[in-house]
Amino acid sequence: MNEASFLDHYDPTAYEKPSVAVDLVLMSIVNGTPAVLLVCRDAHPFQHCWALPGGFVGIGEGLDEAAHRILADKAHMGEAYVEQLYTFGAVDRDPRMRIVSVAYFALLPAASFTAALKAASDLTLAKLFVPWAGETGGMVQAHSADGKTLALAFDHDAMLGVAMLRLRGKLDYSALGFALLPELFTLRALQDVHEAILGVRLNKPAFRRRMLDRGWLEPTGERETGASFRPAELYRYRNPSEGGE
Amino acid sequence: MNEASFLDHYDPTAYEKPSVAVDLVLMSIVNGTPAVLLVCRDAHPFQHCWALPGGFVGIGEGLDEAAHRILADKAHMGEAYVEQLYTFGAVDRDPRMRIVSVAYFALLPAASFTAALKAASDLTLAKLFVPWAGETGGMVQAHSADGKTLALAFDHDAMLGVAMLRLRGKLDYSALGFALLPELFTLRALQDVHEAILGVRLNKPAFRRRMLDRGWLEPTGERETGASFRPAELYRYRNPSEGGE
DNA sequence: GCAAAAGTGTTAATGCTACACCCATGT
DNA sequence: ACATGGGTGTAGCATTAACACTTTTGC
Repeated sequence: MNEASFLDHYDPTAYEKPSVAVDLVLMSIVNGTPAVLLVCRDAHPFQHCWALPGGFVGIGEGLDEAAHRILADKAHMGEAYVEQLYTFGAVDRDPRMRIVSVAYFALLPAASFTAALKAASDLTLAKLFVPWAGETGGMVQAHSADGKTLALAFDHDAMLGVAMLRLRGKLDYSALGFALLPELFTLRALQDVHEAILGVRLNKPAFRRRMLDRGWLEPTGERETGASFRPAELYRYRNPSEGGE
Repeated sequence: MNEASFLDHYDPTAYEKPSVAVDLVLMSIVNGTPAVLLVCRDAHPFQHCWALPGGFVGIGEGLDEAAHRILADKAHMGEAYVEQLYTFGAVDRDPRMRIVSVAYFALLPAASFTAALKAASDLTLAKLFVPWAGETGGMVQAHSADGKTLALAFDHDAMLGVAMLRLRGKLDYSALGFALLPELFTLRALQDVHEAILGVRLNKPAFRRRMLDRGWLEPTGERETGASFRPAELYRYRNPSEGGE
């Protein structure tokens, strides 16, 4: 049997298949606190509950492609750092039917959220409360603006936990932190981001030197304005592998 | 519309779905070299090519469950450390049809492979050649016993690359290395495993102390036998969180 | 000039590397 | 006795944490 005749005989409908979905954990640091974008579900199940933006993967669409489509359509966001997180496939994770969901997380500067929140009324920006400090992660709680704990649909709280764990784990050996800041930023802002994610205070001189020695920061010569004290220098992230001077 | 009536109206067959599969990267360290279990495909596509053991996920079966089933049925293995790796979902990764594959990797002591290789004739144990040394991973080559490079089916070489990257990354802050050794082992054997994975020689006293200071090793008092030199003490891995004395 | 935060220097502690040495076993 | 690898002690090096200090701006 050659390959062509094999393909003729292959029957993709022989077995019942799960549906494949993508869910996005869109994170940022807002006022020194980790935050996530949630959408209010208007349909069953979990109607009127908060959930991560997500959707089904089309038959002619790659997983990363689907993640970017949902980022644009459901979350009204443009470019962002996007990375696959983990795939959730418990049989009972959706009461309707069998759905395997590939969780992605995306990191954005806080300013990117304000436009999206104005564009769609069913979105909210929930603050994250992370009770655990070290590497081994537990659950993460999403809080609304008035401090109430939000109940999330499906297993989306587990997705938040995995996202937070990944973020903490990769923060200090990857360029992940820069995705949460605007193009130009001060070293203090970068330190604030790290402190918000790790949940600990860091030593200022040590942090400065660690970051500068890494060679990822390019001083712009420009200064921050508007403060009533000495203005900090603005830096830009530069990928160390490309663009060597 | 209440939830019950919603479920009545929901039509899971409205859209064409991808198939969902699980592929396993079964790794071990054999004679100081990373090795992976491959199966010879007897069907199109990639007939007579080597591939990772894998299979479709049943409609009533969780992803982890499917991984363990394939571990038992296709690889003839029992208990093992199993961890989800990454999900591959490019549209053209399988010429037959759209298949989203969740890659898992499992770590086993070398002795577990000999029984499996005897039980099934379509299995082989390929040595891995890892050309890159640092954190940023490239491709990994699977070599047969006579040193020839094996061409792998689908995107399975990419799966091998991700597995090797994960293994290297987690080796020295997790208990992952112990899954590659039998229950009782010497510190030298543990060091050999680390050196094989990292691809570098390690300093003996430093390695000993790092491992012992971590508190994961329990000395058994027993000694290795059969060597013509001073017999090494046998240790056992003990999970630090549970089972405190 | 004063307050506040940016930015820099110096010291202390920590962890790791490297080397040297002793120990136990089979031949 | 000797060769071989297991096991331990000590000194040197590098990295990092901690503290004190100087600099620059607005009021």
